[in-house]
Amino acid sequence: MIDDVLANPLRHLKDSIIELILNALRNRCITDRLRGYLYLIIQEPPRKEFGDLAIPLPRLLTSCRGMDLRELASLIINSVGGSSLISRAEASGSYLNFFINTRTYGSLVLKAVRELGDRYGVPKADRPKRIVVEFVSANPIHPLHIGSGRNAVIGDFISRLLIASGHEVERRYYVDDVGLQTAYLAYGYLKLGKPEPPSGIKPDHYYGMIYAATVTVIDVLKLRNELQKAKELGDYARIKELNSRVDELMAHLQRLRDKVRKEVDKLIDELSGEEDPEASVKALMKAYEAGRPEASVIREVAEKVLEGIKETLQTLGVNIDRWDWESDLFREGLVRDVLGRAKEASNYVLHKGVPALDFKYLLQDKGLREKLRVPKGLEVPPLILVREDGSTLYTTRDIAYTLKKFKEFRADEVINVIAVEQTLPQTQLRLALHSLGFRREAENTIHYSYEMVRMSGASMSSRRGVYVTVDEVIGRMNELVKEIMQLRGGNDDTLPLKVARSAFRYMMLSTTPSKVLVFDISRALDRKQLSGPYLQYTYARAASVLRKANGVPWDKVSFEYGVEGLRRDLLWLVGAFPEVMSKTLEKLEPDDLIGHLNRLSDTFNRWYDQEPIAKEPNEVLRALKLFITEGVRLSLKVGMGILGMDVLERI
RNA sequence: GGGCCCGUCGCCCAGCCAGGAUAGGGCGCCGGCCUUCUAAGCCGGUUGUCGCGGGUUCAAAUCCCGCCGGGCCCGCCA
Repeated sequence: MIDDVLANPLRHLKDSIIELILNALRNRCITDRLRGYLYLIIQEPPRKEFGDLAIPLPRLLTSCRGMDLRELASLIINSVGGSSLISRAEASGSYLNFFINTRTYGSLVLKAVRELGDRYGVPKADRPKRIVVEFVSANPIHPLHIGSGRNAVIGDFISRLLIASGHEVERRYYVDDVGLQTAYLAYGYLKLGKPEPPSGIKPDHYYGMIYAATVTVIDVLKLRNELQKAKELGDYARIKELNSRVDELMAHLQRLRDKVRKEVDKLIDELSGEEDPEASVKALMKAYEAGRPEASVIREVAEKVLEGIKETLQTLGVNIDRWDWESDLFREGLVRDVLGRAKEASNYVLHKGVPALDFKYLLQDKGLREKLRVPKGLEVPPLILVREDGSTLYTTRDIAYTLKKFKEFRADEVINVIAVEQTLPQTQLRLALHSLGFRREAENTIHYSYEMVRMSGASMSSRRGVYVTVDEVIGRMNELVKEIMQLRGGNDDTLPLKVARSAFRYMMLSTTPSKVLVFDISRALDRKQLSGPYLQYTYARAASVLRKANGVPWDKVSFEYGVEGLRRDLLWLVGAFPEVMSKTLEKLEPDDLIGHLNRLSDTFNRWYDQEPIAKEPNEVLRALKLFITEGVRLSLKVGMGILGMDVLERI
């Protein structure tokens, strides 16, 4: 067990200040609940001149009756001598500012960095849990687009963070092969005589176009039927509307035809001769769900698409531990079990004539709403379990899948990284689990929600084959990085991809997951906007300095000259790194970490430009500078590792 | 119509949950710095009625109410 003081210098510093304040106020104020509150409000001043940490005083007055600000301030200031970590405190406006004693605090950070090495800053979970993280789970009908890319990067970040902190994590990808979408693809695939992708085209890209073409051709045929009826009725307004919709679809089809001409032509030809292609697709879906062999073509083509997706994930550096096929849930009898159990549930109803679970009664229980994290004000309609034709719905299968995840991994917690638009079905999932008697599972199924990625300009549509793929973005970033590297005279072939994918990850993580990310390809490919490489560059620079200096002469490091200016800022930032990581683990959000690494890099680069490090003539000062550089290097290494960015010794 | 989220410099984004010190970065634009530890860097300059209107408070970008604008959800799709 790592000593807490060692593991987190800033936390220790905060604790000392809080202790000092509590001691100073003990006889004059109500200090019962002050500790937690102080921890909440203790903050870094906006500018370093004010001090290192500050407390807004007026907030304390409520606990100290009959005292004024000045009295309160002097009471605390007078007891500062009690801590060796604090050199002084001064009141300024409504704040009380604390200045660290760089000798004692510096030694604390030094010890931590030296002893922990590249474990520095890695938080330790209080109670290690077994956690399943389900993410990506893109349907096996097209390549990963940038929305799935965001999911992949976020899910991977969460997994890395949880694993590093000591949790047992299993990363799972849910292959959604049951349902209409894969049936459409398989139908088109069959009609085309099971074509293989031409050389040079990845299977996910190729079959993605086949999927879009199949759906679009069927939609056109449906519209043409309606058009025929409208013509018979002489409904001109309707005719006009339908014509414009057909034109729109034809434009999409034309675009697809530019890429896979023969396939599109053949699909139009084949499907026009069919009486009711949509019915055939549905029949195929039902046959697949029933496990009939003639429908195995669905799995066959889904496997091919998945190969392409796996390649993309590998490029991204995202690892998946288990691939769960939705169709296996049927084979294993899990869906049947869920349906059987549902029939016994007290909230089982027939809704519009089909089996459903009704949550009206459950939702009246405020405590339960909170426990199951039902969003405030959200109305939850009954969850329909089975279609009229007997086939199941997505959320029904998800109940079975969730139970499988808990059971197989003996999980304490299941985190589903799923876009915000699925808030309702994810809520229904938890309510359904609860209704079926799986209370522990319901309470520990977490929907990690993130906002969608939108393209600037057009909107994405996989049904029409309109999307920006992860492959395309990373590929073009890779080209851009190669160009830049050539200009700089680099010659390492493996580097550009590592830089490009890190840039992609950084881009996807630098907007808070809960905010819509508007993706602009030209902006993404602007070399000035590539901010991920900045961190990699700074790391390589620090590493290079340390290489030239043959590492840190630890025993010579001393704070006897004091630490001021940028060196002091850097010492502070290095000391704060574990606290940032600990907050990141608590919130499971990347923004604080990214912000901290940026600040650290900015400060380091400025410092690097101002004074020599390895070339510093004074031996003692040189040792101090190298130690600071090592602290920066380690923080960047650990932080970037959690973000899933490649840590490069040279760039 | 109901619910949730978002609106901060020309553009992208942080700060809001736990109200407090002249509202921070990045991009852009203008001007500088490579014989010296990696110039994907650094320095200087430029840019803001924090969507609008009320309210609470000693103090509001931050909390509350209303409005306006944008997104998402409200399916026998996923």
